[in-house]
Amino acid sequence: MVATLRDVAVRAGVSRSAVSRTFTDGASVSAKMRSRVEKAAIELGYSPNVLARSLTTRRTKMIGLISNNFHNPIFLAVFDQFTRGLQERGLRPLLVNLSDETDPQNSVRMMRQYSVDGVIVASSTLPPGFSKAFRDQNVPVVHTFGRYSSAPSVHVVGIDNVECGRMVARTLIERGYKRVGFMGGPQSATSTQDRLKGFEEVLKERADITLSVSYADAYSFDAGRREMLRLAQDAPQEAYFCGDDVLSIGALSALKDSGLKVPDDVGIIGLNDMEMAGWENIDLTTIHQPIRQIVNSSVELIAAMLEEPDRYPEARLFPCSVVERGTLRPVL
Amino acid sequence: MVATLRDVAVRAGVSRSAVSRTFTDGASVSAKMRSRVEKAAIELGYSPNVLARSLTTRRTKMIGLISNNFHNPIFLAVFDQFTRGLQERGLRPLLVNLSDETDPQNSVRMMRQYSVDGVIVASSTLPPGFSKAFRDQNVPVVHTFGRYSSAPSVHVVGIDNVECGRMVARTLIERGYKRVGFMGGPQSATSTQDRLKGFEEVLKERADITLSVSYADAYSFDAGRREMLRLAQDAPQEAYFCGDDVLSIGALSALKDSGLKVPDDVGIIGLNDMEMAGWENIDLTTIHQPIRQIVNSSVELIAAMLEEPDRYPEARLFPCSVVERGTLRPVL
DNA sequence: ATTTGCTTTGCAACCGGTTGCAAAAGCGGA
DNA sequence: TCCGCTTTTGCAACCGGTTGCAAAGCAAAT
Repeated sequence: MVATLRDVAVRAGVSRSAVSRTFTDGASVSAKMRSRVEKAAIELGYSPNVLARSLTTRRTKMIGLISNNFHNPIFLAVFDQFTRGLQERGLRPLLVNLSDETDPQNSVRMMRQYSVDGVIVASSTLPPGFSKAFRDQNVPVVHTFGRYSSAPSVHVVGIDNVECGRMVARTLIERGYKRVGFMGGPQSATSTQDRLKGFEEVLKERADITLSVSYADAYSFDAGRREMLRLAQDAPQEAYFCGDDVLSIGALSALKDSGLKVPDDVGIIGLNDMEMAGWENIDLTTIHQPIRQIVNSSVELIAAMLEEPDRYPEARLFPCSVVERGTLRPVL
Repeated sequence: MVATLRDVAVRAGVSRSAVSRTFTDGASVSAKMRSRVEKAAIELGYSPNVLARSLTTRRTKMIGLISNNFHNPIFLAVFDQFTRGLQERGLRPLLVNLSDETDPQNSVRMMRQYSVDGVIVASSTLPPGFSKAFRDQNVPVVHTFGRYSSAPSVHVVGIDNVECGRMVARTLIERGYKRVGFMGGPQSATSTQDRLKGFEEVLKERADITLSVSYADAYSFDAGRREMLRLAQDAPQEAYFCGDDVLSIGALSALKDSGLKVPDDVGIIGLNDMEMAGWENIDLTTIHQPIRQIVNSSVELIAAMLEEPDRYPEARLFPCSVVERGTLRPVL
């Protein structure tokens, strides 16, 4: 059996409070008492039970890390960064895979049962109400990769997808493409809608440019490949803005099999700049999303909310940038 | 403030025990009492606090999920499968990223502070003593992707790396390769050592085959590419068994840049069969590791240990198989 | 109407900690 | 040595639950 506070108290011949105090920082204990207790604690291999402590302190130092995105390679980096960031602050991530269980209320209940101090929702493909459900129950929440809206009731950290769409449009224009395509991710994702919005907005100004729009049904290699095989059968556009890098790579594979050269016959630009995009045999031109900064900022924000739960909700948007590699033709 | 058991008791006009019993299955409560309590509970939006409960039941239903492998794409699938499997059984993963903090005692203490019911260590690149440290403190532990040893003191689930080495050797022999290379992962990893052992064992029987051995310093694209660039400068072997798929893809990239054709000039075989290996523009011949089965089995095993903590330690090894794609020449 | 035996209920102690409060101890100055 | 003030300590209640035990309730049997 593992040693408890009482065991230490007995062995050190002091009261239980004294032991408790030596392990709570900021509490009043004399040096003599402290060393006496610490000695006993070490001999017994004692360390305080965080969960029991949490009953009175109302702090578990656990943060719910909720996502439904266990397929996209960038999320490995996301989880890496989240766990490190949380750990550095003495917080522990309780991981929730939403893939099946989609009822927000269910998750809210679960997180409350475990008394997490806060929740990070990391996904762009969840219904907008999802993260709000936590807020409504007074659970501090940060929605990472969420959508920025003009009246956000919940903290959001991510990128400005509309602006990304514009940026891609300008990039394609610069390179003289006249017939361009949007091969988005799932149409229901807010990120898809926003990117298309910005993309169209800029292209509409140019009467000499035509735009065709289609969607892949998932953020997966296969979906991208399938959709591009279909597109390549008819007359393909000169360049495509793909929903993300994985879709782009699927598209590249399809183009190769269709006998089309990249970037000579068709140009491709992705989004995310996942590690793999830079691998020499892929060499994908794409939009860089500053994952590390986004995640770190999210961790900071949730940590800040633990101090100040009623903090006024804010949206933190990080700028993206074009990473020029080999799948678009050069600027004219 | 969220409703507690006492609030429900007061509202229903019954004792606290009665409320507790309605929420503990197997407890004796009359139908009348139950419905009365449930009514009050719903009205108050009450659900029991798992952590408080755990104080007396000594069950938190939390499982430590410990890994240092947040870089290899297969681990996204691993986490996906783990979280789903655990959730299905009502267990919650507390995620620990070992990347920095490497002292086993530290992790053991942390896991004990949070009273996890058990621990899953998922990595092949941890010192053998790591998982044992938990066992020694009576924390149920399963080491997934661990090394099978003849006297395991801890549950291990994974593959037989020695046998994988043999399998690859036979595969290369079948295809008539005479000068073969082993381009392993980090030399210190037990998986690397074991694979080499099996590989050598079979090749030694054949006097007409030569083997050259080298190691990449990490399981990464760059490390694989770097090492293969080096190898390709001298006289490269006819075929290489690479430490894993990521290294293989790095090697493929290096070979391409060195002007060597795959599989005509050099053959490559990887290990893992990660999703990407099957993508048409990679098309890597590799050894399939049955991730899903390994993970599910690990979850089953840890769940079983919760019932029976002193269960006799076992090693569960799953057979691998060659997945034939385009990076080795065909069988003679 | 009593007795018997089983089920249901409440009491009170406990799980492993924290904390407000008052008593005790320590300390410097008169 | 005594006083007054500050610091340290222990007591006891509490956090939100569970559970052994005995009393109460109930239905069937006598």
